[in-house]
Amino acid sequence: MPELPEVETIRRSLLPLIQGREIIKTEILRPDVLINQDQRPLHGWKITDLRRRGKYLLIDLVQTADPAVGALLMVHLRMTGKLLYRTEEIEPTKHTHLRFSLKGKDVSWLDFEDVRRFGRVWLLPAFGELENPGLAGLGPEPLSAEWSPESFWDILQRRRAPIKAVLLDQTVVAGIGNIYCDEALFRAGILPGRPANSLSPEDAVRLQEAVRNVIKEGIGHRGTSFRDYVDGLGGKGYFQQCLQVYRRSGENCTVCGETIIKCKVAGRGTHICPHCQK
DNA sequence: CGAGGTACCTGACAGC
DNA sequence: TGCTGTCAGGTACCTC
Repeated sequence: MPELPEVETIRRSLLPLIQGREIIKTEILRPDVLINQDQRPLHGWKITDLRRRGKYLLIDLVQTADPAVGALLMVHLRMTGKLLYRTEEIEPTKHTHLRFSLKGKDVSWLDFEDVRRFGRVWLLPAFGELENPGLAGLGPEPLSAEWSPESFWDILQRRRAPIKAVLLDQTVVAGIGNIYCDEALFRAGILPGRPANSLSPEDAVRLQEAVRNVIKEGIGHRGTSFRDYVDGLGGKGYFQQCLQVYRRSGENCTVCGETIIKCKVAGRGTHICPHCQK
């Protein structure tokens, strides 16, 4: 389940391999995953950069024939999506939905695969992120100064929903998913079901710090791999070794020894230590 | 506007 | 063995 650390790891693994390469061919094996809002062909583009915003990957393009003309290829992997770089052309599987051929000394391929087909790819005009509602509505990056204690506190005071629902709301802060949400709430010692506006200013500061730390550590460990997630070269992450509550129900809390329990909050599977979290 | 529910998908797994 | 039901969770969309 790619969240911010997983998407960032994919970005870092792919950038040096695809930057400067030209897309010479695009095979659309499953048209419904591609939203070609730009209506331009998907070849004759040179990749100038690979950026990330929240859980979105942003591939910046310029026309090979006219570098003054740009476009944006935007990817959201949702649950089970993968973006895989290959130096050998393998037979597409039933989960291979898009294949980009990249010109180079030898041709390489960038495959978009997604078992559950929740993931989407958009071709937008240059700087189209400003026009796309999903992207334009994103909250600040959790590791940026823009996500200030003051702005976070303002939002918390206005929301009665469970704090977990607020952390998962991408318009509040971008990139947090179920795994890092449960881990951050554990580290901050806060029960996920508590109304957001019941948090004290100290709770809010601790939670913000915990979010930043789990995100940073997640990136440092190249993401969390349970079953689906791999980086752009098929490599697994290893943050799953560091998880303290997520998928650990029935096991002992690493801090107090209490049994970790699983419940449902905001419609999501939620893992808590009933002793450490208040 | 906020909050809560559901649809979208497929595969893994539990239980009978 | 094979069937059925449930769960996994990111986001869009709907209703209240």
